[in-house]
Amino acid sequence: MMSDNTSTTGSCDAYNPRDYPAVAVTVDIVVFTIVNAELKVLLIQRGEPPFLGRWALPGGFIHPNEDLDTAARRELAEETGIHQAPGHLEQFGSYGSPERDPRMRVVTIGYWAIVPDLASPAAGTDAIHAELVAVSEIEGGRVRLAFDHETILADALDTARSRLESTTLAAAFCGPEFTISDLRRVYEAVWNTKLDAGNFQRKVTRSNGFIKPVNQRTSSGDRGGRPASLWTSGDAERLTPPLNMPNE
Amino acid sequence: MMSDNTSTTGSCDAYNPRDYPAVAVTVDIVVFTIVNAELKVLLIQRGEPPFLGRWALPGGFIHPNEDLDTAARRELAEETGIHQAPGHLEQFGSYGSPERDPRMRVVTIGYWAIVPDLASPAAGTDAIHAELVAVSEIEGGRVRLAFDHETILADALDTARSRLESTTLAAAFCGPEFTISDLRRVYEAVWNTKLDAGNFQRKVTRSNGFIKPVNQRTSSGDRGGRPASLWTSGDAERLTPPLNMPNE
DNA sequence: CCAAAAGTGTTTCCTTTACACCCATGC
DNA sequence: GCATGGGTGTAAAGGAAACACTTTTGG
Repeated sequence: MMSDNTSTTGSCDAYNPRDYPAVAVTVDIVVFTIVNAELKVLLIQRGEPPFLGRWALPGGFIHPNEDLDTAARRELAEETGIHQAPGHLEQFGSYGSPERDPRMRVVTIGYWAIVPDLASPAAGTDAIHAELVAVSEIEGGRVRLAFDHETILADALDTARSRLESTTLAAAFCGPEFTISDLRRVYEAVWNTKLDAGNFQRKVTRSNGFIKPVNQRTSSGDRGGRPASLWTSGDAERLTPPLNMPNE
Repeated sequence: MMSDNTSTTGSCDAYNPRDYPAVAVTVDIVVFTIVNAELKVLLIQRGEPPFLGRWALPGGFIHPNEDLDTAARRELAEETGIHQAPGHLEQFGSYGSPERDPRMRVVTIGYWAIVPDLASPAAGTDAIHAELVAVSEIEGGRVRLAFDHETILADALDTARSRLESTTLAAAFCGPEFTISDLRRVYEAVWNTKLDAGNFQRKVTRSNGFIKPVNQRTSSGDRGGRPASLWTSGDAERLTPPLNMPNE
């Protein structure tokens, strides 16, 4: 058994690997994107037990000489076939219940990513069956996930939703140029609400460093309407004042 | 080497422990408390290399059959001698750079805790040299920490500071009964600012479920002054509207 | 009396919200 | 013309910030 003062970081004795169980460390990645004004998450259908056939988050083991962010970036590319750099990639929590994987002790670090509207068909469906699933299907309980991935996804959603309030990350869901309505539809999809278009317009244009004008206009959509101005991401990362999610 | 589809959670082959390096998983705990209106963090002085004599965060390995929260709670008790339950204990990030511990690969899960004003002398100084160090000493660079613990502490501070804005956690720094000025001094210590006493009073008493009256008064302090009413924590966890940190 | 801390009132400013209304396009 | 979406104006309501003022204690 270990004594009270055995630790790598506090006062400690030498570490002997045989004293400790094999712990595997993985990263699991919650990739969000928006398709047709609906928030989707990228999932992989499992090919063997446990949870054969169930949907699961992409992820995998960390390699010997990479840090956690690098592992997340690598797994995102390898497991999903998305080779474009994500618009955002960030840690949000760790999961280490002894029962979370029946095969062995696995501690996983949860990451969430934003990938701008990838052309509808889920990216590299080479060998792996990856698909974009509507978040509402999972929150509504109509699609079930493997392991504790429903908990992990719920935490990622909480994080993403609150990060949109105080950061400029919403723009990462859009392409390099976008209209203010595009941006508003990002908020509406992630928060699952409707926002007042006029107030949103003012709020976003007055916010310092959120978006910059490109001095171009879109052509009108199929059903008419005034052409919108195009904008691009500004330099700010924080949104001051914040854009608050409606209360209920 | 591992193949692209090796994973515990995506589509995967069987896991073979020999394919992976020994990874140790630890929890490191940032314990905050307030002494004399100053924010302090509990540190342990290291007894052997590396970083002999330097201050470090308490922490240690996770055990085979406990989850991460349990490990954090256990290490808090074992390493610091604090046997009272913390007022709050929460994860805030993970750290896994391959170079972060020169002896071996260690991934650590960062936790931050609030312990209400423990009688000034640092708790159980049985075998271990644990002390409360002013956060300002570390942020000012006058006290240096071992490993990447300065980064970890900085992240814990960011988390704690922003959590006070939108949650009722500030009350966890106080004892079971406290005055509104006590509570204000928590905000002032954590945010390192001065707040208007009158506005704070109103804000906190009008906020729903933050604090409840106890219908008692303190005796005046040594230097006179009107006796304050006593309050206790309410049922709410979230603060609506939030109490925003002054801009600069 | 004065100093000190608790607590209330008041005024000013700014943000948010709701919604009316004008603008520029396709059909 | 009409429908549709882009964008501005405006007025009411509410919170935040600054600060004057009252209350209750010790000395």
